[in-house]
Amino acid sequence: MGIVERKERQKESLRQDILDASRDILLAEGYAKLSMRGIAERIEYSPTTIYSYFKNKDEILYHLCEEALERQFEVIHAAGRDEPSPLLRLRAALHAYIDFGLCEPGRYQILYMADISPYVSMASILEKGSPAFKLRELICHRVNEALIGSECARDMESVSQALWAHCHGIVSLLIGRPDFPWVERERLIETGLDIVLNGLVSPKNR
Amino acid sequence: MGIVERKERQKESLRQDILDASRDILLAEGYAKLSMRGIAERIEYSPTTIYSYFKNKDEILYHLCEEALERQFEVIHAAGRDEPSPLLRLRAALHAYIDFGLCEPGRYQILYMADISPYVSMASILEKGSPAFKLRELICHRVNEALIGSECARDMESVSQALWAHCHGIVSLLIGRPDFPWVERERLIETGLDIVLNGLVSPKNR
DNA sequence: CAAGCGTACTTAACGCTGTTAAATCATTTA
DNA sequence: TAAATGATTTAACAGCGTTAAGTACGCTTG
Repeated sequence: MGIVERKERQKESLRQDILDASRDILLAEGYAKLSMRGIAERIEYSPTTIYSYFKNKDEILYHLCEEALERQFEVIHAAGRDEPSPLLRLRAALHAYIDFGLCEPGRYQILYMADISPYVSMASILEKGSPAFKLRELICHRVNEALIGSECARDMESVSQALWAHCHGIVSLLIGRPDFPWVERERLIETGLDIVLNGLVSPKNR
Repeated sequence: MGIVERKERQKESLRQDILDASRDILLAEGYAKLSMRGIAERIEYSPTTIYSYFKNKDEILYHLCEEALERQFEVIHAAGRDEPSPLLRLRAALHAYIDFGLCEPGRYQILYMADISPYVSMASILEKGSPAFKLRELICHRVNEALIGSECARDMESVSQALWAHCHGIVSLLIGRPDFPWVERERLIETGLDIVLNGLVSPKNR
Protein backbone atom coordinates (compact mmCIF):
# COMPACT_ATOMS: atom_id res chain seq x y z
CA MET A 1 0.00 0.00 0.00
CA GLY A 2 1.93 2.97 -1.33
CA ILE A 3 -0.90 5.32 -0.55
CA VAL A 4 0.92 7.34 2.08
CA GLU A 5 3.92 7.49 -0.21
CA ARG A 6 1.82 8.76 -3.08
CA LYS A 7 0.23 11.34 -0.80
CA GLU A 8 3.57 12.45 0.43
CA ARG A 9 4.76 12.77 -3.14
CA GLN A 10 1.71 14.84 -3.99
CA LYS A 11 2.24 17.03 -0.96
CA GLU A 12 5.88 17.51 -1.82
CA SER A 13 4.90 18.28 -5.40
CA LEU A 14 2.48 21.01 -4.39
CA ARG A 15 5.09 22.40 -2.02
CA GLN A 16 7.46 22.65 -4.94
CA ASP A 17 4.74 24.21 -7.10
CA ILE A 18 4.35 26.92 -4.47
CA LEU A 19 8.07 27.62 -4.49
CA ASP A 20 8.15 27.55 -8.28
CA ALA A 21 5.25 29.98 -8.51
CA SER A 22 6.87 32.27 -5.96
CA ARG A 23 10.16 32.26 -7.85
CA ASP A 24 8.38 32.91 -11.15
CA ILE A 25 6.59 35.93 -9.74
CA LEU A 26 9.73 37.22 -8.04
CA LEU A 27 11.77 37.02 -11.23
CA ALA A 28 9.08 38.16 -13.63
CA GLU A 29 7.32 40.85 -11.64
CA GLY A 30 9.70 41.73 -8.82
CA TYR A 31 9.68 41.54 -5.07
CA ALA A 32 6.96 44.16 -4.63
CA LYS A 33 4.49 42.01 -6.57
CA LEU A 34 5.17 38.83 -4.64
CA SER A 35 2.05 38.21 -2.56
CA MET A 36 0.42 35.18 -1.00
CA ARG A 37 -2.75 35.75 -3.00
CA GLY A 38 -0.71 36.09 -6.17
CA ILE A 39 1.04 32.80 -5.51
CA ALA A 40 -2.30 31.14 -4.74
CA GLU A 41 -3.80 32.36 -7.98
CA ARG A 42 -0.88 31.04 -9.97
CA ILE A 43 -1.06 27.54 -8.49
CA GLU A 44 -4.88 27.64 -8.69
CA TYR A 45 -5.47 27.05 -5.00
CA SER A 46 -6.97 29.19 -2.30
CA PRO A 47 -4.52 31.46 -0.46
CA THR A 48 -4.98 29.63 2.82
CA THR A 49 -3.85 26.32 1.35
CA ILE A 50 -0.32 27.69 1.23
CA TYR A 51 -0.34 27.91 5.02
CA SER A 52 -0.50 24.13 5.36
CA TYR A 53 2.71 23.92 3.34
CA PHE A 54 4.58 26.92 4.73
CA LYS A 55 4.27 28.57 8.10
CA ASN A 56 4.00 32.02 6.54
CA LYS A 57 5.29 34.22 3.76
CA ASP A 58 8.67 34.59 5.42
CA GLU A 59 9.25 30.86 5.27
CA ILE A 60 8.72 31.01 1.52
CA LEU A 61 11.10 33.95 1.32
CA TYR A 62 13.60 31.98 3.36
CA HIS A 63 13.64 29.18 0.78
CA LEU A 64 13.90 31.65 -2.10
CA CYS A 65 16.81 33.23 -0.23
CA GLU A 66 18.63 29.94 0.11
CA GLU A 67 18.10 29.32 -3.58
CA ALA A 68 19.26 32.80 -4.52
CA LEU A 69 22.33 32.47 -2.32
CA GLU A 70 23.25 29.23 -4.05
CA ARG A 71 23.03 30.91 -7.42
CA GLN A 72 25.00 33.88 -6.21
CA PHE A 73 27.64 31.60 -4.79
CA GLU A 74 27.96 29.70 -8.05
CA VAL A 75 28.25 32.87 -10.11
CA ILE A 76 30.85 34.41 -7.84
CA HIS A 77 32.72 31.16 -7.41
CA ALA A 78 33.00 30.71 -11.15
CA ALA A 79 34.14 34.29 -11.74
CA GLY A 80 37.85 34.63 -12.34
CA ARG A 81 38.53 31.14 -11.10
CA ASP A 82 41.43 30.62 -13.47
CA GLU A 83 42.79 34.09 -13.01
CA PRO A 84 46.39 33.87 -11.79
CA SER A 85 46.54 37.22 -9.97
CA PRO A 86 44.92 37.07 -6.52
CA LEU A 87 43.93 40.70 -6.76
CA LEU A 88 42.22 40.24 -10.11
CA ARG A 89 40.58 37.10 -8.77
CA LEU A 90 39.10 39.17 -5.95
CA ARG A 91 38.13 41.84 -8.42
CA ALA A 92 36.33 39.32 -10.60
CA ALA A 93 34.40 38.07 -7.57
CA LEU A 94 33.30 41.56 -6.60
CA HIS A 95 32.32 42.36 -10.16
CA ALA A 96 30.32 39.15 -10.31
CA TYR A 97 28.57 40.13 -7.08
CA ILE A 98 27.49 43.40 -8.64
CA ASP A 99 26.46 41.78 -11.91
CA PHE A 100 24.36 39.22 -10.08
CA GLY A 101 22.46 41.97 -8.32
CA LEU A 102 21.89 43.94 -11.49
CA CYS A 103 20.87 40.92 -13.55
CA GLU A 104 18.50 39.47 -10.96
CA PRO A 105 17.22 42.43 -8.96
CA GLY A 106 14.29 40.45 -7.53
CA ARG A 107 16.59 37.86 -6.04
CA TYR A 108 18.98 40.52 -4.84
CA GLN A 109 16.21 42.42 -3.12
CA ILE A 110 14.97 39.50 -1.05
CA LEU A 111 18.56 38.72 -0.11
CA TYR A 112 19.86 42.11 0.92
CA MET A 113 17.27 44.83 0.56
CA ALA A 114 13.97 43.49 1.86
CA ASP A 115 12.79 43.96 5.42
CA ILE A 116 13.04 40.34 6.43
CA SER A 117 15.76 40.46 9.04
CA PRO A 118 13.41 40.38 12.02
CA TYR A 119 11.67 37.27 10.70
CA VAL A 120 14.13 35.19 8.74
CA SER A 121 16.81 35.19 11.36
CA MET A 122 20.39 35.77 10.32
CA ALA A 123 21.50 32.89 12.51
CA SER A 124 19.63 30.34 10.40
CA ILE A 125 20.88 31.85 7.16
CA LEU A 126 24.49 31.88 8.28
CA GLU A 127 24.45 28.33 9.60
CA LYS A 128 27.72 26.54 8.98
CA GLY A 129 27.63 24.88 5.57
CA SER A 130 24.72 26.98 4.31
CA PRO A 131 25.00 28.86 1.01
CA ALA A 132 25.42 32.13 2.88
CA PHE A 133 28.18 30.64 4.97
CA LYS A 134 29.96 29.35 1.87
CA LEU A 135 29.57 32.70 0.15
CA ARG A 136 31.04 34.53 3.12
CA GLU A 137 33.90 32.05 3.21
CA LEU A 138 34.55 32.51 -0.48
CA ILE A 139 34.80 36.28 -0.22
CA CYS A 140 37.01 36.09 2.86
CA HIS A 141 39.21 33.57 1.09
CA ARG A 142 39.74 35.78 -1.92
CA VAL A 143 40.33 38.81 0.26
CA ASN A 144 42.91 36.85 2.18
CA GLU A 145 44.68 35.80 -1.01
CA ALA A 146 44.82 39.39 -2.12
CA LEU A 147 46.04 40.64 1.24
CA ILE A 148 48.88 38.11 1.37
CA GLY A 149 50.16 39.36 -1.96
CA SER A 150 50.22 42.94 -0.73
CA GLU A 151 52.32 44.69 1.87
CA CYS A 152 49.24 45.69 3.86
CA ALA A 153 48.42 44.47 7.31
CA ARG A 154 44.68 44.64 7.45
CA ASP A 155 42.03 42.60 9.17
CA MET A 156 40.51 40.18 6.70
CA GLU A 157 37.06 40.26 8.27
CA SER A 158 36.83 44.05 8.31
CA VAL A 159 38.08 44.28 4.75
CA SER A 160 35.64 41.63 3.54
CA GLN A 161 32.71 43.39 5.13
CA ALA A 162 33.83 46.77 3.80
CA LEU A 163 34.18 45.41 0.28
CA TRP A 164 30.82 43.70 0.53
CA ALA A 165 29.24 46.95 1.68
CA HIS A 166 30.87 48.79 -1.20
CA CYS A 167 29.41 46.42 -3.77
CA HIS A 168 26.05 46.38 -2.05
CA GLY A 169 25.96 50.15 -2.12
CA ILE A 170 26.43 50.21 -5.86
CA VAL A 171 23.87 47.49 -6.56
CA SER A 172 21.21 48.73 -4.17
CA LEU A 173 21.41 52.34 -5.32
CA LEU A 174 21.32 51.39 -9.00
CA ILE A 175 18.34 49.14 -8.37
CA GLY A 176 16.54 51.41 -5.95
CA ARG A 177 17.15 54.78 -7.59
CA PRO A 178 17.11 54.07 -11.31
CA ASP A 179 16.07 57.64 -12.08
CA PHE A 180 19.17 59.22 -10.59
CA PRO A 181 21.50 60.72 -13.24
CA TRP A 182 24.12 58.01 -12.88
CA VAL A 183 27.30 58.00 -14.89
CA GLU A 184 27.50 55.08 -17.27
CA ARG A 185 27.00 51.87 -15.28
CA GLU A 186 30.16 50.02 -16.17
CA ARG A 187 32.23 53.13 -15.57
CA LEU A 188 30.75 53.55 -12.11
CA ILE A 189 31.42 49.92 -11.28
CA GLU A 190 34.97 50.01 -12.63
CA THR A 191 35.79 53.27 -10.88
CA GLY A 192 34.50 51.87 -7.62
CA LEU A 193 36.46 48.65 -7.95
CA ASP A 194 39.57 50.53 -9.07
CA ILE A 195 39.50 52.72 -6.01
CA VAL A 196 38.68 50.04 -3.52
CA LEU A 197 41.18 47.46 -4.75
CA ASN A 198 43.86 50.03 -5.32
CA GLY A 199 43.33 51.19 -1.77
CA LEU A 200 43.49 47.65 -0.52
CA VAL A 201 46.99 46.91 -1.77
CA SER A 202 48.67 50.31 -1.81
CA PRO A 203 50.78 51.14 1.21
CA LYS A 204 48.91 53.35 3.61
CA ASN A 205 49.61 57.05 3.44
CA ARG A 206 47.70 59.04 6.01
CA MET B 1 -11.79 91.33 7.58
CA GLY B 2 -8.88 89.01 8.26
CA ILE B 3 -11.14 86.01 8.12
CA VAL B 4 -9.61 84.44 5.07
CA GLU B 5 -6.19 85.17 6.51
CA ARG B 6 -7.08 83.45 9.78
CA LYS B 7 -8.46 80.49 7.85
CA GLU B 8 -5.36 80.27 5.79
CA ARG B 9 -3.27 80.41 8.94
CA GLN B 10 -5.37 77.62 10.45
CA LYS B 11 -5.03 75.55 7.31
CA GLU B 12 -1.30 76.11 7.23
CA SER B 13 -1.12 75.23 10.91
CA LEU B 14 -2.86 71.90 10.42
CA ARG B 15 -0.65 71.22 7.43
CA GLN B 16 2.34 71.73 9.69
CA ASP B 17 0.77 69.54 12.36
CA ILE B 18 0.50 66.75 9.81
CA LEU B 19 4.15 67.10 8.89
CA ASP B 20 5.15 67.29 12.55
CA ALA B 21 3.17 64.17 13.38
CA SER B 22 4.69 62.35 10.42
CA ARG B 23 8.20 63.33 11.46
CA ASP B 24 7.53 62.31 15.06
CA ILE B 25 6.35 58.87 14.01
CA LEU B 26 9.21 58.45 11.55
CA LEU B 27 11.84 59.30 14.15
CA ALA B 28 10.24 57.52 17.09
CA GLU B 29 8.86 54.39 15.48
CA GLY B 30 10.63 54.12 12.14
CA TYR B 31 9.64 54.18 8.51
CA ALA B 32 7.72 50.91 8.66
CA LYS B 33 5.30 52.34 11.20
CA LEU B 34 4.60 55.53 9.30
CA SER B 35 1.01 55.21 8.06
CA MET B 36 -1.72 57.64 7.05
CA ARG B 37 -4.02 56.22 9.71
CA GLY B 38 -1.29 56.58 12.31
CA ILE B 39 -0.69 60.19 11.37
CA ALA B 40 -4.44 60.85 11.50
CA GLU B 41 -4.72 59.35 14.95
CA ARG B 42 -1.88 61.48 16.24
CA ILE B 43 -3.36 64.75 14.98
CA GLU B 44 -6.83 63.59 16.10
CA TYR B 45 -8.45 63.90 12.70
CA SER B 46 -9.92 61.34 10.37
CA PRO B 47 -7.46 59.80 7.88
CA THR B 48 -9.23 61.33 4.91
CA THR B 49 -8.72 64.86 6.19
CA ILE B 50 -5.03 64.52 5.39
CA TYR B 51 -5.91 64.20 1.71
CA SER B 52 -7.18 67.76 1.57
CA TYR B 53 -3.76 68.93 2.75
CA PHE B 54 -1.54 66.52 0.83
CA LYS B 55 -2.20 64.75 -2.43
CA ASN B 56 -1.14 61.42 -0.98
CA LYS B 57 1.36 59.74 1.32
CA ASP B 58 4.19 60.26 -1.14
CA GLU B 59 3.75 64.00 -0.98
CA ILE B 60 4.22 63.83 2.78
CA LEU B 61 7.29 61.67 2.28
CA TYR B 62 8.58 64.20 -0.22
CA HIS B 63 8.48 66.97 2.37
CA LEU B 64 10.11 64.76 4.99
CA CYS B 65 12.79 63.99 2.41
CA GLU B 66 13.49 67.66 1.78
CA GLU B 67 13.74 68.22 5.50
CA ALA B 68 16.02 65.22 6.00
CA LEU B 69 18.22 66.31 3.12
CA GLU B 70 18.62 69.74 4.69
CA ARG B 71 19.71 68.16 7.95
CA GLN B 72 22.05 65.80 6.18
CA PHE B 73 23.53 68.67 4.22
CA GLU B 74 24.12 70.69 7.39
CA VAL B 75 25.77 67.79 9.18
CA ILE B 76 28.04 66.95 6.28
CA HIS B 77 28.78 70.58 5.51
CA ALA B 78 29.85 71.20 9.09
CA ALA B 79 32.03 68.10 9.24
CA GLY B 80 35.76 68.82 8.90
CA ARG B 81 35.11 72.32 7.65
CA ASP B 82 38.27 73.70 9.27
CA GLU B 83 40.35 70.69 8.34
CA PRO B 84 43.35 71.85 6.29
CA SER B 85 43.96 68.62 4.36
CA PRO B 86 41.54 68.20 1.43
CA LEU B 87 41.68 64.44 1.77
CA LEU B 88 40.78 64.54 5.45
CA ARG B 89 38.06 67.06 4.67
CA LEU B 90 36.55 64.59 2.24
CA ARG B 91 37.00 61.84 4.77
CA ALA B 92 35.16 63.84 7.42
CA ALA B 93 32.28 64.41 5.02
CA LEU B 94 31.98 60.72 4.21
CA HIS B 95 32.17 59.81 7.87
CA ALA B 96 29.47 62.35 8.64
CA TYR B 97 27.30 60.82 5.90
CA ILE B 98 27.58 57.43 7.57
CA ASP B 99 26.99 58.82 11.04
CA PHE B 100 23.88 60.64 9.88
CA GLY B 101 22.43 57.42 8.54
CA LEU B 102 23.23 55.47 11.67
CA CYS B 103 21.95 58.17 14.04
CA GLU B 104 18.73 58.81 12.18
CA PRO B 105 17.84 55.56 10.44
CA GLY B 106 14.24 56.61 9.84
CA ARG B 107 15.28 59.68 7.94
CA TYR B 108 17.95 57.74 6.09
CA GLN B 109 15.47 55.09 5.03
CA ILE B 110 13.01 57.49 3.44
CA LEU B 111 15.90 59.19 1.67
CA TYR B 112 17.78 56.25 0.23
CA MET B 113 16.20 52.94 1.12
CA ALA B 114 12.45 53.27 0.73
CA ASP B 115 10.60 52.40 -2.46
CA ILE B 116 9.59 55.90 -3.38
CA SER B 117 11.52 56.47 -6.57
CA PRO B 118 8.58 55.78 -8.88
CA TYR B 119 6.42 58.31 -7.04
CA VAL B 120 8.61 61.05 -5.68
CA SER B 121 10.46 61.73 -8.87
CA MET B 122 14.21 62.17 -8.77
CA ALA B 123 13.92 65.17 -11.03
CA SER B 124 12.00 67.19 -8.46
CA ILE B 125 14.37 66.17 -5.68
CA LEU B 126 17.45 67.10 -7.67
CA GLU B 127 16.11 70.47 -8.82
CA LYS B 128 18.81 73.11 -8.96
CA GLY B 129 19.15 74.78 -5.56
CA SER B 130 17.32 72.02 -3.70
CA PRO B 131 18.90 70.39 -0.64
CA ALA B 132 19.73 67.30 -2.67
CA PHE B 133 21.39 69.41 -5.32
CA LYS B 134 23.44 71.25 -2.72
CA LEU B 135 24.42 67.98 -1.07
CA ARG B 136 25.55 66.53 -4.37
CA GLU B 137 27.50 69.67 -5.08
CA LEU B 138 29.15 69.54 -1.68
CA ILE B 139 30.36 65.98 -2.13
CA CYS B 140 31.59 66.65 -5.65
CA HIS B 141 33.39 69.75 -4.40
CA ARG B 142 35.24 67.86 -1.68
CA VAL B 143 36.06 65.03 -4.06
CA ASN B 144 37.46 67.55 -6.47
CA GLU B 145 39.61 69.16 -3.80
CA ALA B 146 41.00 65.77 -2.88
CA LEU B 147 41.63 64.79 -6.49
CA ILE B 148 43.55 68.00 -7.21
CA GLY B 149 45.92 67.25 -4.37
CA SER B 150 46.64 63.78 -5.71
CA GLU B 151 48.42 62.59 -8.80
CA CYS B 152 45.34 60.72 -10.01
CA ALA B 153 43.38 61.56 -13.10
CA ARG B 154 39.91 60.37 -12.31
CA ASP B 155 36.48 61.55 -13.26
CA MET B 156 34.99 63.56 -10.39
CA GLU B 157 31.43 62.48 -11.07
CA SER B 158 32.25 58.77 -11.19
CA VAL B 159 34.36 59.02 -8.05
CA SER B 160 31.66 60.93 -6.18
CA GLN B 161 29.03 58.40 -7.06
CA ALA B 162 31.31 55.49 -6.18
CA LEU B 163 32.15 57.02 -2.79
CA TRP B 164 28.49 57.73 -2.14
CA ALA B 165 27.64 54.14 -2.99
CA HIS B 166 30.36 52.92 -0.66
CA CYS B 167 28.99 54.89 2.29
CA HIS B 168 25.43 53.95 1.44
CA GLY B 169 26.39 50.30 1.39
CA ILE B 170 27.76 50.50 4.90
CA VAL B 171 24.82 52.45 6.30
CA SER B 172 22.09 50.44 4.60
CA LEU B 173 23.54 47.07 5.53
CA LEU B 174 24.12 48.08 9.15
CA ILE B 175 20.57 49.41 9.36
CA GLY B 176 18.93 46.65 7.37
CA ARG B 177 20.82 43.63 8.68
CA PRO B 178 21.52 44.43 12.32
CA ASP B 179 21.72 40.74 13.21
CA PHE B 180 24.66 40.02 10.95
CA PRO B 181 27.88 39.32 12.88
CA TRP B 182 29.49 42.62 11.98
CA VAL B 183 32.95 43.57 13.14
CA GLU B 184 32.91 46.52 15.50
CA ARG B 185 31.09 49.39 13.81
CA GLU B 186 33.73 52.06 13.96
CA ARG B 187 36.36 49.62 12.77
CA LEU B 188 34.23 48.69 9.76
CA ILE B 189 33.67 52.33 8.92
CA GLU B 190 37.34 53.27 9.34
CA THR B 191 38.54 50.30 7.34
CA GLY B 192 36.17 51.17 4.53
CA LEU B 193 37.19 54.82 4.48
CA ASP B 194 40.87 53.89 4.74
CA ILE B 195 40.64 51.65 1.73
CA VAL B 196 38.53 53.91 -0.40
CA LEU B 197 40.45 57.12 0.27
CA ASN B 198 43.80 55.40 0.07
CA GLY B 199 42.73 54.01 -3.27
CA LEU B 200 41.61 57.42 -4.40
CA VAL B 201 44.97 59.14 -4.04
CA SER B 202 47.48 56.32 -4.53
CA PRO B 203 48.92 55.98 -8.01
CA LYS B 204 47.15 53.27 -9.96
CA ASN B 205 48.85 49.92 -10.12
CA ARG B 206 47.01 47.40 -12.22
C1' DC C 1 -32.83 87.60 10.36
C1' DA C 2 -33.21 83.62 7.24
C1' DA C 3 -31.72 81.18 3.12
C1' DG C 4 -28.29 79.38 0.66
C1' DC C 5 -23.64 78.45 -0.47
C1' DG C 6 -19.01 76.70 0.22
C1' DT C 7 -15.67 74.74 2.87
C1' DA C 8 -13.95 71.36 6.45
C1' DC C 9 -14.50 67.21 7.97
C1' DT C 10 -16.30 62.41 8.68
C1' DT C 11 -18.38 58.01 7.45
C1' DA C 12 -18.46 54.26 4.51
C1' DA C 13 -16.52 51.84 1.21
C1' DC C 14 -13.12 49.65 -2.33
C1' DG C 15 -9.30 46.91 -3.17
C1' DC C 16 -5.25 45.38 -1.52
C1' DT C 17 -2.05 43.00 2.06
C1' DG C 18 -0.87 38.74 5.55
C1' DT C 19 -3.10 35.61 8.46
C1' DT C 20 -6.50 32.73 11.37
C1' DA C 21 -10.79 29.97 12.63
C1' DA C 22 -14.38 27.50 11.12
C1' DA C 23 -16.71 24.92 7.75
C1' DT C 24 -16.75 21.75 3.83
C1' DC C 25 -15.49 18.08 1.15
C1' DA C 26 -13.02 13.84 -0.18
C1' DT C 27 -10.73 9.85 1.08
C1' DT C 28 -9.35 6.29 3.94
C1' DT C 29 -10.13 3.34 7.81
C1' DA C 30 -12.93 0.51 11.10
C1' DT D 1 -22.01 1.89 6.15
C1' DA D 2 -20.19 4.98 9.62
C1' DA D 3 -16.59 7.29 11.61
C1' DA D 4 -12.37 9.57 11.36
C1' DT D 5 -8.68 11.89 9.07
C1' DG D 6 -6.75 14.94 6.09
C1' DA D 7 -6.91 18.51 2.42
C1' DT D 8 -9.02 22.54 0.87
C1' DT D 9 -12.11 26.49 0.90
C1' DT D 10 -15.00 30.19 2.73
C1' DA D 11 -15.42 33.89 5.73
C1' DA D 12 -13.44 36.84 8.51
C1' DC D 13 -10.00 40.03 11.10
C1' DA D 14 -6.87 43.70 11.15
C1' DG D 15 -4.11 46.45 8.72
C1' DC D 16 -2.85 49.44 4.58
C1' DG D 17 -3.65 53.72 0.92
C1' DT D 18 -7.21 55.92 -1.21
C1' DT D 19 -11.88 57.65 -3.10
C1' DA D 20 -16.89 59.03 -3.12
C1' DA D 21 -20.55 60.49 -0.76
C1' DG D 22 -22.65 62.72 2.98
C1' DT D 23 -22.84 65.85 7.09
C1' DA D 24 -22.21 69.97 9.61
C1' DC D 25 -20.59 74.27 10.27
C1' DG D 26 -19.52 79.30 9.23
C1' DC D 27 -19.94 83.02 5.94
C1' DT D 28 -22.22 85.68 2.53
C1' DT D 29 -26.09 87.37 0.58
C1' DG D 30 -31.16 88.50 -0.10
